[in-house]
Amino acid sequence: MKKDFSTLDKQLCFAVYETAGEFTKLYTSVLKPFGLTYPQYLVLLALWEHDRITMKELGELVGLGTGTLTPMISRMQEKGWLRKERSVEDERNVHVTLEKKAHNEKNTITERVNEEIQLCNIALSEYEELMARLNELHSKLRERTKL
Amino acid sequence: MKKDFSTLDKQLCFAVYETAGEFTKLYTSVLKPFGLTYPQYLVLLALWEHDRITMKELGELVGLGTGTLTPMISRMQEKGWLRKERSVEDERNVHVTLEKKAHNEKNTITERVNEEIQLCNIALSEYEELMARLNELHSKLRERTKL
DNA sequence: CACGATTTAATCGTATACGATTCAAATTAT
DNA sequence: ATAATTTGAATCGTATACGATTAAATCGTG
Repeated sequence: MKKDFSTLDKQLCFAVYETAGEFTKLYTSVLKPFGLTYPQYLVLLALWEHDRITMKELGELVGLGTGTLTPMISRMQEKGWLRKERSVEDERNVHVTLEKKAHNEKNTITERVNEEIQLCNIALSEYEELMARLNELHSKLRERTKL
Repeated sequence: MKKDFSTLDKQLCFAVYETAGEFTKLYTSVLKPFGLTYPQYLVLLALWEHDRITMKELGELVGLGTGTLTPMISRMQEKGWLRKERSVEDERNVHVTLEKKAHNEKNTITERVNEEIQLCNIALSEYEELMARLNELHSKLRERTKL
């Protein structure tokens, strides 16, 4: 009984680790021509939905802390995807706003990504099933942290 | 139709990314007292099963390239978990062998990890379902790469 | 046997990640 | 209103990651 769980733990942590790695590689290859990395693309996805938000809000949306986000957003600013502006009302906040480049290339990028995903022949049901399981695990992992 | 897939893509890439992150954090907190990181633990798991293998073989087992593995294994050597030895028969190969410390602490570490995982209350069936889906995705991602 | 092709590690450059610390601005409490 | 606390970003130190390049050893074929 205990042994079963132990073996599953091992298999699961490898499965999550390696699948995430492969996933990253797929996105990396597709995004490279646009000069984007996978995490940067996630930031764009978040901002395409909610433009002009603070670093803190953005961090919560993509699940990243300031230590990772600050230098990453600066790099994206240098490349012209967005700009950072210190808030006037509350100078602790920094608003992140998309530049024209990000709006203009949105369709091209997302279509190219979807094109590549289609090549994997993943059925709709598979998607939904996997996502449901991941979210289940995700919420249980976060619950535990709060104890 | 296309829209459905596009939305799912977005959700799935976030789900994979964030779940992997939470997973890493859980392991990180458990492993920190032992002076281990999550990827280093995966290396130990691989070596506990197959001791004395080459860097290349180890890289295949954990899904990491030499650029990541070389410095990581060196750090683990400095901490006394293992040692690197240039092969005599074929000097291109470097064998990685576990030190006593790794054997001695094996049970303590794995038991502590399992203890923490149990706290998440993940049912056996959930494990199996999730893992099956992850492996499905994993193999489809790798298939695509080979085209 | 020689020499080009291949294999295996190491190294380099760039980009994440995260916890801890620092610092300035804003809010709260006295 | 000023001190104490809290908050939001930036910074620092350490450890991954990965593709590309380099270097050394071995192999394969003429």
